[in-house]
Amino acid sequence: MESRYTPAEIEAKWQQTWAEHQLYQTSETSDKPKFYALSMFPYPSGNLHMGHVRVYTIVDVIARLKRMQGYRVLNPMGWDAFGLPAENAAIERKTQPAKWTYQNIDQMREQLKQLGISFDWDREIATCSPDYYRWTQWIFLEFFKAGLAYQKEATVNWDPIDQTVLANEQVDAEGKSWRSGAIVERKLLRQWFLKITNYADQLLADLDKLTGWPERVKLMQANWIGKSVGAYLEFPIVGIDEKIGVFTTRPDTVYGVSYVVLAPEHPLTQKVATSDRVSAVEAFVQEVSGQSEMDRTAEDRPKRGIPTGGTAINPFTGEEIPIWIADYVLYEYGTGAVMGVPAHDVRDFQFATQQNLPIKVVIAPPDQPISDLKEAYTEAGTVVNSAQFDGMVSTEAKGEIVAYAEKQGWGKARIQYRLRDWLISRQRYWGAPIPIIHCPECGAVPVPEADLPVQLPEDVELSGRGGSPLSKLESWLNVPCPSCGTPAKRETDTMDTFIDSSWYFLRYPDAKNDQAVFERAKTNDWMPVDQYVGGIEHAILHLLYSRFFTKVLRDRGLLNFDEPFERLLTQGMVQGRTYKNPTTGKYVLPIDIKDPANPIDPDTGETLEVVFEKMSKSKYNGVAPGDVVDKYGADTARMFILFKAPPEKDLEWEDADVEGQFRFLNRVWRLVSESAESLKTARSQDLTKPEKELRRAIHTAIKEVTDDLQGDYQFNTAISELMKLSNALGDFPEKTSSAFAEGIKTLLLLLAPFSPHLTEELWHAIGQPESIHTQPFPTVDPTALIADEKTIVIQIMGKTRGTIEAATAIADDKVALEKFATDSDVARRYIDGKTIKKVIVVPGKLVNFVVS
RNA sequence: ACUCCUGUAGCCCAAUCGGCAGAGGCGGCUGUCUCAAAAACAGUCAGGUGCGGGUUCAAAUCCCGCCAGGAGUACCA
Repeated sequence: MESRYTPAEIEAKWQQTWAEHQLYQTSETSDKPKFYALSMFPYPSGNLHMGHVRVYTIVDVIARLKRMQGYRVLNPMGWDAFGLPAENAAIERKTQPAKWTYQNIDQMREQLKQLGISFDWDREIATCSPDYYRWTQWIFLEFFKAGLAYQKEATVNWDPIDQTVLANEQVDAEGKSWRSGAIVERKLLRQWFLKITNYADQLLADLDKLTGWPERVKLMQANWIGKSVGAYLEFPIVGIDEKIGVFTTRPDTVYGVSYVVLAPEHPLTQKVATSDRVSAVEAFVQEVSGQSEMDRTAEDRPKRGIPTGGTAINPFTGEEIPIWIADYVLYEYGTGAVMGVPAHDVRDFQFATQQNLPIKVVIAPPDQPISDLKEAYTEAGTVVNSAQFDGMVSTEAKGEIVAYAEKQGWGKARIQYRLRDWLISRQRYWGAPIPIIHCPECGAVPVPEADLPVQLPEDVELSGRGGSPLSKLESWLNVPCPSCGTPAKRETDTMDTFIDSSWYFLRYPDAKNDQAVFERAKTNDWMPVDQYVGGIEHAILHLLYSRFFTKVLRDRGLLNFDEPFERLLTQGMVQGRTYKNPTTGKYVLPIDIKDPANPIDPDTGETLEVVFEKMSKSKYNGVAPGDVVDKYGADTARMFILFKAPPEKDLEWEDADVEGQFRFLNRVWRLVSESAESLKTARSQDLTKPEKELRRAIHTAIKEVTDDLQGDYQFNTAISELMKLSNALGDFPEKTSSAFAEGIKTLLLLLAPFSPHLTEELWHAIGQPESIHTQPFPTVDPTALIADEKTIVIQIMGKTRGTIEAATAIADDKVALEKFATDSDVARRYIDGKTIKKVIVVPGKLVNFVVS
C-alpha cells in the first residue's frame, strides 16, 4: 500500500465509491430503530463557510455513529432557497433569481460532497422549486381553512432598505431588521398574518417536554411568548358612554389607582380630551408618532405625557381620576391603556412623581409602617385602604378582587401574551406566492388545490423598488374568481421565507411525493427529528415557527406528535484571528502583518489588537473550507473542528492546531500501515500481562468514546481518547499479537465516524473486504476492563500523603481496604503515635484518616 | 438595569456521585535526522483552578458575596 498519507487521493476515491454503492441511502424497509439526524439547511449563498462545515460535520459524526450502532438513519440535505439575496443579486447582475440560486446550489453541493458528509442526496429539496412550494402553498391553505391565516390592517414593521414588511421576530431589540440592519419604520398596511397567538399557551407549556433542548433556548422562547396572568378591568369615562379597558397583573392594587393612561395611538385619545385640551393632545400625539421606536424606548429617557382633561371613574372606589396620555404606554401590548398605581409600580411611581399625581398606598410591607414612599413597593404585603379587602394578603386578594369585579361586571380574569400574530406577507418576488385570489364579489378566495402551485412567473422586471414586482405583471395578475368567475386579481405578496423552513423537516421522509405534501405514515414514522443541530440565532425565529406549524398540522390530522425536534444542539461560532487597530477600530489584512508575534499597523505603526471574532469578509479573518481541504484533506478539517472546542462553544480557528490534527492522522496512518502485514497473521494465545493491559486500554477507549458520544456529544474528549489509544498501540512492541490486532481494528472503527476516508482506506489495507462504515460500532468487553490492582490514595486529614497498590478484590471491599490501608507503610508513617478518630473509606479510590 | 452562561498551565481544553488538579492538542525546551535549517519523529517543561468567605474528613466541583468576559432581554402594565 501507499506509504504516505495522501488525503486528496483517498478522499476522492472513497467519495466516488460510496456514491456508486449508495452507501448513505436511507433504508426504509427495515426493522431497525429509526434515527433522524438533521442540520438546519443552508441558504444557498454560493459559498460554503466554516460555520457550515462545523454543523454538517457534527451531524455527520452522529449519523455515522448511529448507523454503526444499528439504526436506520435519515440524514438529508436541502436548500432554504427563497429570499432577498437572490433578488438583489439578480438585479445587480441582470440575471434571474432562479438561475442565480440554482447555480449556487450546484456549487455548494459540490463543496459539501468534498467534506465526505454522509447525506442521502436522493432526498434533496429546494424551497424555491415548484415541487416544494406547491406544498408550502397547500399548507398555507390548510391554515386558511382552519381560520389561522387572515388579513388585517395593522401598523407593521417596514424595512426601508429591503422594501418589505417584517415580522416582529425579525426586528431586533434596537429596532433593526434582522437582514438589512436598517432601522424599521412603522406603517399602516393591510397584511396577511398567521394566528400563532392561538397556540401561545401550548407553545409555552410544551417547552417542558423539550428535555433535550438547551435551557437558554427554552428560556428565550418563554420570554418571547411572555405570558402574564392578571385581569382586564374597565374604567367608565365621565361624560361619554365608553369605557377604558386596561390589563393589569396587579388587580390587588386597584384601590390605589390615581389615574389612567392611554397610549398615544389609542383611538380614544381625541374623544376623552376636553375641548380646551384637544389641540394640545393632538400636538402631543403627533410629536410622539413622529419619533422612531428607538427614541421612544431609549434608555433612561424620562417618561413624557399630558393630561387630556377627561376623567374616568374607578368603579371600585367611585373616585374620579384623570385620564392621561403618555409615551411609556405601548399600544401594541395589552389594551394600549394602563391603570396608574404609583405606590406599587416602578414606572407609575416615576411618572406620578414627575407629574405631581397623587400616590396612594394600598399594600403595606409586612414588617414596616407605611411611611413616605421613596420608591414603589412592588412586593406582596397586606392590603390596606381597600374597603372590604383590607387585611388580606395581597397575593390572595388578587383572586378575590377579580371575582368581585366579575360579579359587578367591571372586568374579568385575563391572560395576556407578549407574542403577536406572525406577519407573513412580503412585498417581494423571490418567495412562494400566497395562493389567494381577491374577488370583488367573494372576497379572498383560496386557489383550488388542483391549480397549485401558483407559479412564480419568470418574465418579470425586478427593480427592488415600488411594491411587489408581481403586481405589475398584468398577464399573471388577472384571473377569474375560482368560485364565481368574476374577473379577479391574484394576491401579489409572497410568503415570508420562514414559512418555507417551518415544515421542510416534514418533507424529507417523503421528499419526492407529487401527490401529497407527504405520506402521513412515512413522516409519522421518521419524525420527530432525533437530533437537530443549528445556530443559536434561530432560538426564537425558526424554532418557534416550526413548533407552531407542527402543532397546527397535528390538529389538521396530518401528524401524530406534538413537538418536531426531540433534541437540539446549538453549535458555537467559528471565529478567525482578527487584527484590529485599537484606536481606529479598523481591521488589517493578515498579509499586511510582517511579524505575527508583534502585529503592527502598516499605515500608522501602532500595535494591533489580536482578537478572535466571527469570520467575515469585512474583518479579513475568514478561512475558506476549500483551501483547508486542499491542503490537509477533509478528514483533518473535520477532526480539527470537532477537537478544538466542545460543539456548543465558540471555536477559534488556529492553523497550528489544524496541523496538530493532520499530524495525528499521519500517526494513525503510519501505525496501521506499518503493521498491516503482520496483522494478517496475528496469532492468538494466552494473554501476557502487557497484552491484558493493552486490552484494558482498548476497552477503556471504547467505553469513553461511547460515553462521550452518548449524552452531550463531547467530540473533543472522544478524540483525545482516540489519541490515547493510538499512543498505547504505538508503544506496544508485539505487533503480531492478537491483542494488538484488536486494538488497531478498534481504533479504526472508533475513528470512522470522525475521519471516514482515512479509516476506510486503512480498513481495506488491513485486509477487510467490506466498508468500515457498515461495520458495527465496537462494544465494551467488561471483563477486559477489570484491573488486577488498583491505586488507592492515602489521605491524612484530607491531605494526600501517598498511594498504595491494592489487589482489586481488596480495593473494592470497604472492610478489607480499611485494614489493608491502616497496615500500609504510608499510613503508618503518619498515624503512628496518634489516635485515629475516624476513617473514611471510598472503595476503589481512597482511604482518609482523621487523627487527633 | 435584570436574567443566563463562562473564568483551570503561555494558549485551546479535560477532570463521573465532592475523592491524587491533567487526558489530549498547541506552544516552549532538549534530542534524533541534516553541512545547516525547516519539516518529521522521540523525549520533556508547565498552574493549585478569577478574588474573598463558608460547609465538609475532603471543594475546580456545593453555598454566600464580589471581579472580569460573553450572550439575551430591556418601559410588556
